[in-house]
Amino acid sequence: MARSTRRADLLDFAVLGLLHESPMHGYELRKRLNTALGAFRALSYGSLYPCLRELLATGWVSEASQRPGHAGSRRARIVYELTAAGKEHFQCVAEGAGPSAWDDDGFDVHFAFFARTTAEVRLRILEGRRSRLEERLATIRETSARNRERADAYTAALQRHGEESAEREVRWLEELISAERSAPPPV
Amino acid sequence: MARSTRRADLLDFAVLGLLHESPMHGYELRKRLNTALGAFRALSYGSLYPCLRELLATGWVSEASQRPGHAGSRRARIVYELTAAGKEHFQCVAEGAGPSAWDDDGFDVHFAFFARTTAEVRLRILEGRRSRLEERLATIRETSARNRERADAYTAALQRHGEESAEREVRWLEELISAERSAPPPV
DNA sequence: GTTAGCATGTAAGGAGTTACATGATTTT
DNA sequence: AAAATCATGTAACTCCTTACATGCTAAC
Repeated sequence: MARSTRRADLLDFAVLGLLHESPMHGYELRKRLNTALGAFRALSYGSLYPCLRELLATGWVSEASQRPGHAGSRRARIVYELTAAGKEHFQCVAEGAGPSAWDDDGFDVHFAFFARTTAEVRLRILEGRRSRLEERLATIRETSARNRERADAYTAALQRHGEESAEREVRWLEELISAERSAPPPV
Repeated sequence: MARSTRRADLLDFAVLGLLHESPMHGYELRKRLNTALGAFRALSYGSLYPCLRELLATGWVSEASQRPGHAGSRRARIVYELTAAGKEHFQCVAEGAGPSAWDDDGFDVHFAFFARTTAEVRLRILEGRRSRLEERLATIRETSARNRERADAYTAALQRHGEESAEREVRWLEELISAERSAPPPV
């Protein structure tokens, strides 16, 4: 039984991360999720509101009733804020626990919250992502070598473009890794 | 009623496209789907086999029983081949009917089968994809200008990387478009 | 006063994965 | 003889979108 209905971990994580900044209501959370983070390009209310309900039930966020005197206050909005347990859970996931810190989507979200982690954690995630991409590159190169004859010009161009994109991301990661390494130690 | 339970259009399209090459059985289709096409990075049998069953029911593929005398024949495999109706449907989708020819995933699959289309269709899809990406770029630039102060260095780096990736893909498309335009006309 | 945008939600369904179940054939 | 890989499938479940339903507030 224990931790039964917990899932949608990535969305939870992203919401907690945004609430770290400041309390927010659903409508605004969705806008931020769709613009700021790389993943969640088209997140709908049908996902977000049930997620918020679950975060409430788990105790990771709480309802902060909107002050009526708030400047230019509109209709009653439900403002959510992080609880201590929520902060704790966020830190735990941010450090790389939970799955998917180097997936395409998971990585973007983790990266977006790098400011709340230590250099050690950042290095671990950047390097994990890099080796994930290098595995991908190895597969691409291997199969494109094997399929050299079978493939027409368009298929080949597509594979080549995918390969170059992955190579580009590896170089980007390498820059970030050496930047982290050469950063002044926090002592 | 009519066309009730038809969906999963993109997977259908990809399978028909691969079968255009030659008849194949499920296991091999899955391998090709996962390597050759950009989308379907981790397609599972749980998606593929039900899809094949539906394609059979719709009449777009037919079962071709494996010749027993076939060189080094293994166990009885179910080999699928395109029907005339299947070819017709494929052509129809390949020309840009049906949704998603310029989605991230849809575009890759359409592109992979460009060899079976006319230059006119290819240009239409390449240009559609380009304007899709330019919309995306406009959104990214607008929001990153608005958030200049709020964003920390990591969020900014992520947005910048996304922007550069999109710019790179636009340049790639532009090369392909001018290549199509300057190709010798087929008269 | 009507349109557009703000704000919150629910119900139904779609597209896929995971894990399971089974067995043949090839390689070591 | 064991392990890997080939080969086909099913059941349960997950996560998400679409479409709907509702009503407030600002701008034109």
